[in-house]
Amino acid sequence: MDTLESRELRYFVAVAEELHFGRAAERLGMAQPPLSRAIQQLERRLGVRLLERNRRGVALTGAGETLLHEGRAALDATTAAARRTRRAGGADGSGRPRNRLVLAVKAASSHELLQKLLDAYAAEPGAAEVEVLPSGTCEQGEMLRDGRADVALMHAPFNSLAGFDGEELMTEGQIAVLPAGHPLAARATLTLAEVGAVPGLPLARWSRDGAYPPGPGPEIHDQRQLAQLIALGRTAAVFPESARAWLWAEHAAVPLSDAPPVVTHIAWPAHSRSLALAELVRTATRL
Amino acid sequence: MDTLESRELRYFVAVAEELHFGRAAERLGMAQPPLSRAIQQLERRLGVRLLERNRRGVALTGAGETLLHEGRAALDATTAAARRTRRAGGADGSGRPRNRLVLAVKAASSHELLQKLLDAYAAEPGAAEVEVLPSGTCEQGEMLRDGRADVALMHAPFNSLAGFDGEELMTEGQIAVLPAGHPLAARATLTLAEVGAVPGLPLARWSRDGAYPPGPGPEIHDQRQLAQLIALGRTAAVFPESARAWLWAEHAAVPLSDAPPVVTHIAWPAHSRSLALAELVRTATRL
DNA sequence: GCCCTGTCATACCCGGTGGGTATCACCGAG
DNA sequence: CTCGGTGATACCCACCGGGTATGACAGGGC
Repeated sequence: MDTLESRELRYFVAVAEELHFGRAAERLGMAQPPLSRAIQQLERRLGVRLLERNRRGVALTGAGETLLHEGRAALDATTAAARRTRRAGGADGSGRPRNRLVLAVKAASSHELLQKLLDAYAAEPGAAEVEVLPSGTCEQGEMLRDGRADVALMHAPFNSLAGFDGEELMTEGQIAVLPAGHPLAARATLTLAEVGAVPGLPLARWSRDGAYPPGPGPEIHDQRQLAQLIALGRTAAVFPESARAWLWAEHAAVPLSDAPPVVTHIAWPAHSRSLALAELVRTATRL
Repeated sequence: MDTLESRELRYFVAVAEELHFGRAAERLGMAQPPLSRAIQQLERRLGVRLLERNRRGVALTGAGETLLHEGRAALDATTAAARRTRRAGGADGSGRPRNRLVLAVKAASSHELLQKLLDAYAAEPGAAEVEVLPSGTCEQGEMLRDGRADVALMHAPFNSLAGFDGEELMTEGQIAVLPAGHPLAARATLTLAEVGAVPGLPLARWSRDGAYPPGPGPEIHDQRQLAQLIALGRTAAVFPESARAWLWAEHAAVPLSDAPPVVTHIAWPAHSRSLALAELVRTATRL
């Protein structure tokens, strides 16, 4: 009943993701035989079959599936422990153990709220240094989980808040951003269905960790590029209302009547006990 | 930047909890020198001072505090991975990988809701086997975290739901349970202040992991014992309304006007993906 | 049917390291 | 000053994690 070593978890996760011992071993920077042996030992120690070695490759058993999920979570927690400890120790070489918070924000999100928050917090006496970490489309959750960030601004329903503690900061509607001259731009409100089905104006597709959802619209990885394409009349997009701040003259914004409201939260790992974090949250809720 | 081994975390947590290398080593079943060396290696690898070795004992640095918190969480996640994997593999010796859910419930909580839930779920086609795990006063959270349980009935505001996903099931007021003949028992409602300040009738104190909060009331670890003491006119207690189900003739229940309502949730680890769990939750919310 | 290829498992060896014992250095209490 | 108790150091050994070479086995092409 001795507890799993994180090395074993790393090995198993690699194999379970690759479903191939050779590739997994390569990814781990080791040879295949010791990896095979390690997985066998793991299976023996757990008393459970994790992989189905069929002819030609490997498949996960039910137990393997759970170990993959749970093991990833455990590994995230472990690397989070290491990262946060390094940060708390001020391992920046400067010597002084500086109190620093890492705040993950969606790159494209509203600067207005963020600016207000940072200003208000910096004005607090004894405020910690806040490092703003821009994150990809929806990976704030991962960053909190694996310790790259201590706290995040997240946007329901896009980010899942499950597993985090949080406070609601702001609620806003959503708008369709269209080329200024487009017939629909004259409307007072639109519905999601209307925007999604405009002939000749397919909705843009954002990359989500490298891959794009299928669809006819152009592939977008940059807000400038999207703005340009909309201005040129090639695409349309749906945004929270705060996006109005960066619209061009060539853009038109029309409120969506049936889009779910976007709720901005400040969120943090539920077990956090940092004083600086509590102070930042208090500041945020008072805005 | 290699990731921490859980062995190192175990060692550090032991030392951080004992604040004494010798005792920690004993607890870990090893000798003291290798433990000292392991902690030194850990500090070197993290590039951070974790412990302040003063004359006479050891103290945690700031980084040490964070590693203690985060390390505990990581270790919990690791043992949870092991336990859930074992369970998913049906390592019960029977061979068949049985689908089983472990449901943690406060021992003293209402049987009514639980009974309905179990009956309703058992009637579902393809329902998994549900093992009901009685848990101490407030440790359902720990049980979810370290994998002893998959899902729990929790009672806000007593249990913290932080870090879990959950659905609200039931809300109820609280009542004061008094000896039947007591003058206050005739009142239509009471306030917390009134119940807390009755001369000669101190509120009972429940044990919380072995220790009791300070106060004049008797120390309670068993609901029967409490019922007896109330019946004897020696103490009083505050309970959710569902406690009426087990009151004796010698008891009187008076609603509390200012006590916060007790909300029963069904809660589970946020990253859970189990189908059986989803089914149980769906059943619960439909009650 | 053949062999070849790709896969994971086995056999065997070696070096690093985790752990043990003995001991030291230090400090506070008496 | 000595003594008890702390954590650190020195040194040694055995275990095991990792490497290389090879085997077993199943499909697929011919």
